[in-house]
Amino acid sequence: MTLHDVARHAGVSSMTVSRVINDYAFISEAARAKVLKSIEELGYRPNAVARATRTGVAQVGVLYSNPNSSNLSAFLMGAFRKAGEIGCQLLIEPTAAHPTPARAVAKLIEAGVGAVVLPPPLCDNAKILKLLAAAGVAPVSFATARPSPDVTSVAIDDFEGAAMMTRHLIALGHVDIALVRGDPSHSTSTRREEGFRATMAQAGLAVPDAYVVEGAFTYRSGLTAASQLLGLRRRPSAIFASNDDMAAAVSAVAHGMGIAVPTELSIAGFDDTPVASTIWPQLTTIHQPIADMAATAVELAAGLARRDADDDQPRRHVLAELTLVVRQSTAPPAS
Amino acid sequence: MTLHDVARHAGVSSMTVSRVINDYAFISEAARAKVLKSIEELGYRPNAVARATRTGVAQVGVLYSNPNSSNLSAFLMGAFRKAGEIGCQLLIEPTAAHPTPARAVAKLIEAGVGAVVLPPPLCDNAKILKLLAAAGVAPVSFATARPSPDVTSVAIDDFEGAAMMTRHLIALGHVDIALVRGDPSHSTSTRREEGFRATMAQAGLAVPDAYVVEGAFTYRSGLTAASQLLGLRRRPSAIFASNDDMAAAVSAVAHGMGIAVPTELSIAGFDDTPVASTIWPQLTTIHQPIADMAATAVELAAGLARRDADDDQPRRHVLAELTLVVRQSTAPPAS
DNA sequence: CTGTTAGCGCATTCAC
DNA sequence: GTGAATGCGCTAACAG
Repeated sequence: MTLHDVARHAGVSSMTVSRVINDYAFISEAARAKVLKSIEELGYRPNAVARATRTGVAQVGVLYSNPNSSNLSAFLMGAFRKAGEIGCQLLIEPTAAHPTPARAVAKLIEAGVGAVVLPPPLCDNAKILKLLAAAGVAPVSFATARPSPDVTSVAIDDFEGAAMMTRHLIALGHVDIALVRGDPSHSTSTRREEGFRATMAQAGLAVPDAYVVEGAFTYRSGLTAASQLLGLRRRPSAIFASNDDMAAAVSAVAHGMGIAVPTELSIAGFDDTPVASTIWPQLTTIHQPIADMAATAVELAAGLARRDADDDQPRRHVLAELTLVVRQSTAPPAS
Repeated sequence: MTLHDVARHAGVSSMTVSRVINDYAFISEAARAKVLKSIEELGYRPNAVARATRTGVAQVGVLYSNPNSSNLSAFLMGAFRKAGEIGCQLLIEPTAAHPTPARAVAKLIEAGVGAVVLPPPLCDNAKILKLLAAAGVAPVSFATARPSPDVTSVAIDDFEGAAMMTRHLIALGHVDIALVRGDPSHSTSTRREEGFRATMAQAGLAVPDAYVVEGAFTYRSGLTAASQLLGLRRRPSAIFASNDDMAAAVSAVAHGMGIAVPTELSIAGFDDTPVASTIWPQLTTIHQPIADMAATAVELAAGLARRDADDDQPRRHVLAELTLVVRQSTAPPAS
């Protein structure tokens, strides 16, 4: 099943078919329709490998900082799936393997990538962006809370996600809601906090200073935060942790103190990583379609990697859809 | 930098270079040496994409059952890395997306894969193996504890891994060691139990029936198991859980009961999944090089996918190396 | 043992 | 608008 089979079937030349496939502008509607119909009837799928021999393989680099991130597998799934589809080569580079993130970037540049996907916190790193720009390598920032207008990005609306969860908690009847913040160096942390605070304010609910505690997106930091919060004289009836790892830690501490979840304490997470459905009770959390987002990021990156020097085309900014996943860790407050 | 450049540099034809690259047997040592030298000097790297146009892309399927498995990301990393290197196409198929595993296999077969990588428990499933055989698709079993001699496999020695951990616990001075078993339908569970029991017996240590409790490799099952074990009049001083998820659950329950880890209770896991270094205290566990193993599995599978019908060549069985990773969850017993 | 010929499936180039 | 020729980098199949 090749281009030529389709061409013969449609009664045109292979070039016309090729043009239709590649969305070439100047084709008569008649020819395009015939070709499309033949493609449909024959079930033709373009051969990405063969195509790559002519166009050259678009190489796109993927940097990642946290090898244990629970999102990593979903991220890789999506990224590799898309890479396979469009026939581009992915170079995965763990920054942890290098003394500095800049060295990791340098390695990717030397390898000849045309674009790089940058998850947080790298995507907010001006130095790295500068390095990339100097080498003429296009960046695609992934999951930043504050996408720069100059940089193509795929992200979620962290503010809105936090707001959704806060609304859920409020709707359940909670009034004393505490927040465990994320790593302050990630832009997502502040956006999530803002979403939380804005929603609380809008509902006319106060947020005492003691109810907002520092965290670092790690399980361990969640342990500390939870001890602080649950040791308070006036304990919150719900704790919203800025990610699932910290929520899991809150859950463990609550267990340890003999506080029943969710009857005595509601716990909410964010991200819907595997741990959310691993622990018990399973966490109510905000789901982001990481695999799809990764696929989109790779697609955009591959596009940028191809056209060498069209610097002045508009940057694209994709916002992925969030969903509130209600599981067993949240319920109406006790009283 | 192509084959021809190398050929010219070495003063031979491109075919000779091609043959050297592909380890063709009948080449004079003189020619081979010249070519190798030129490749070295020119820094030539074969173009996997171009190669694939001639040989056809070896398609290898990967089935997986548990989308949340913490090992998944390491597995995918290794698998995709190798696939990219050797230019083969990976078709990932989650069995969960199908009513039965058999349907997932059927889909892969229809897609035209030449070989399939089968993680547990699928690799021990005779029905699936039969299906594959009927379609002439080669299986590669991944991480089975009981590799069938007829099936190419990449695995670890579960017995030895469990023995290593048990020896570590004994060396620390523990005598009352309990085991949380894994899912009885996985062959790894029984091999790990056997390794544990054999080592205990060898050290002259008794294993009371109450010290071996059922688990299912899930966090939740670990919760139940831990409650059982820690509720015992004579509490074990160390608990060896058959995987990290269950060990994490044991840790949470211990926290909940106010039992200090590791001073009052040592906890050991198996697999070295991300959760092991996420929770606190971090888990002592057995590390298996999942990414390397996955890469090997894909390589073997791609080889099998290529040669269509050489059924009678010997099956390869690769055993990966295990390492004991000592972290903070184990220590000498209290008394 | 080694070289020649002939494409793989597609896209670029330049005709028409 | 459309098509014919040409070659990407590599390797099967054949000749030597």
